[in-house]
Amino acid sequence: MPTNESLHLSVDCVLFGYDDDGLKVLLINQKEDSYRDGSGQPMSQLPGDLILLDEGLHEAAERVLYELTQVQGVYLKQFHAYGDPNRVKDHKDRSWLRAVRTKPDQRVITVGYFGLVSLHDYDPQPASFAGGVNWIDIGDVGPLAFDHNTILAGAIEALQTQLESHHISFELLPKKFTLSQLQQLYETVLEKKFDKRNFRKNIKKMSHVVPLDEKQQGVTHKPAQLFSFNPDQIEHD
Amino acid sequence: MPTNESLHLSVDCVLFGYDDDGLKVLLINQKEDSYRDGSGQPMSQLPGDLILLDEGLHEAAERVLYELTQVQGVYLKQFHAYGDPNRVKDHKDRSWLRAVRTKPDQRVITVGYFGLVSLHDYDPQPASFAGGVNWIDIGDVGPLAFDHNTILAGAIEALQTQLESHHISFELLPKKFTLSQLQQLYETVLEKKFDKRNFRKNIKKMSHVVPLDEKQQGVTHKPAQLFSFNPDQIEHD
DNA sequence: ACAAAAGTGTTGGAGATACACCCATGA
DNA sequence: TCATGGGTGTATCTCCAACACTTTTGT
Repeated sequence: MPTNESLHLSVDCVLFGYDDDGLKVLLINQKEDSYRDGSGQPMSQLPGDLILLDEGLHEAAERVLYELTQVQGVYLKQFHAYGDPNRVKDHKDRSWLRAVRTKPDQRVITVGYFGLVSLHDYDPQPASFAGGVNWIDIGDVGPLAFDHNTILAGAIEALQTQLESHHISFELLPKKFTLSQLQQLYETVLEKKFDKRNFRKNIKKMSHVVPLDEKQQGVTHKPAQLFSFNPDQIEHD
Repeated sequence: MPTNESLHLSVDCVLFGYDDDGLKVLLINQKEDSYRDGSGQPMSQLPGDLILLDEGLHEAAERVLYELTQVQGVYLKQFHAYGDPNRVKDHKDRSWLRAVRTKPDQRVITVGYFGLVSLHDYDPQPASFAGGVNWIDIGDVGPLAFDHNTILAGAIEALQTQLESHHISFELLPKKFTLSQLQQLYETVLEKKFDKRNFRKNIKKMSHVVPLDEKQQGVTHKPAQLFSFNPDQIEHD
């Protein structure tokens, strides 16, 4: 009967944020100088860490995200488990692992979660022991630690699927938003253009998008009607 | 920095099979007499086991399925990880765990895979050390070990999603099948009825469903045209 | 008055749905 | 000849895509 004496399980969180400038992902840097890629750049990675023995996976994802970035109260959804036996064995990752893990050679399986926030409402802060937390434009993400580029790609796919099927956009926008902002969000995430009038027709069918008695201010053109999401009418699964 | 000294990781396989009688799932029984539910019935479970230290998750799923049921060459797809800290702590599961595991109290996280086969082409056999392997009608599944009822429910949902979006039906039917059989399969899995003529119109659009120069034989009515899937034209992801 | 984005309806085509009868076979 | 499931076409409707001009504000 097969057995395994010990392996480690972690969660990695892919937190997406959006502003008028595009879709971003939250990456962290480690403090350790030694952790750099081939060209001497500090190595970035997704916020993630080993789970504790007595916590659930979802719980772990929330805790890890909070500990590393101070972000909490975010809708997190599991999308895939990554378990290649060599996923933490790459040379570039060794020295950092040796610095922070008691058993750096241990195999680690990780479960990926993704989440959505509005860049307007959240201001992530690095944990005391972390080097830095940054929003990186999806298009500008370089080589990441471990297999985090793969995980990120999986998360983007999951995000697109979710947005199309469940219209999970509300977390990505500020509490008040215009329909143009909403449309830009869809266009950015799904990487395609929509017709303005048709897009608005579809939005009007969504009962969870409600118009406010309020208009945009201080813009140099006709001010747009503001909308918000009604969280009551959204099913999260 | 959080750490965990040891926990276990397993894979569980939800293998679906189909015949004219309906959709089935492959369950195994343990040999141990002691493993029975409250009413004295032998406890069934999904084929699953701990992963080995040097194998990938997908690889593990294929191995475990083969070792426990002799089934191999099946399309397996990961759908969810289950990590509730108490998922193997239920009283009903204790005695069996004590019998087969060196560390029965260890927390176990499991990754679920589902697969599809035609009941006509596969004949699962219990592993030497297992008690039995049975196809159970989806509607007749009783209480299973651990959280396997939850995992099964997750797998059914994943199967439905896949069938709708990727038309992954080919593995569930025999190599040669009639359009009525295909329609019954869709109706069973998706739990809704289709109009015969409209259904056939849609099938004709699928280039991977090809008519054969062959008809049904020995039936007491007009013999149906036989079709088969052209595996070349199918993308598995 | 001009620039800049907001806002608004109609039409045509494609695709989905609804529906009923004849056909080939074995008993 | 009868019972059984196999096989076929058309009319309608709904949904989606395409498309252009007027409005409101700030400068």
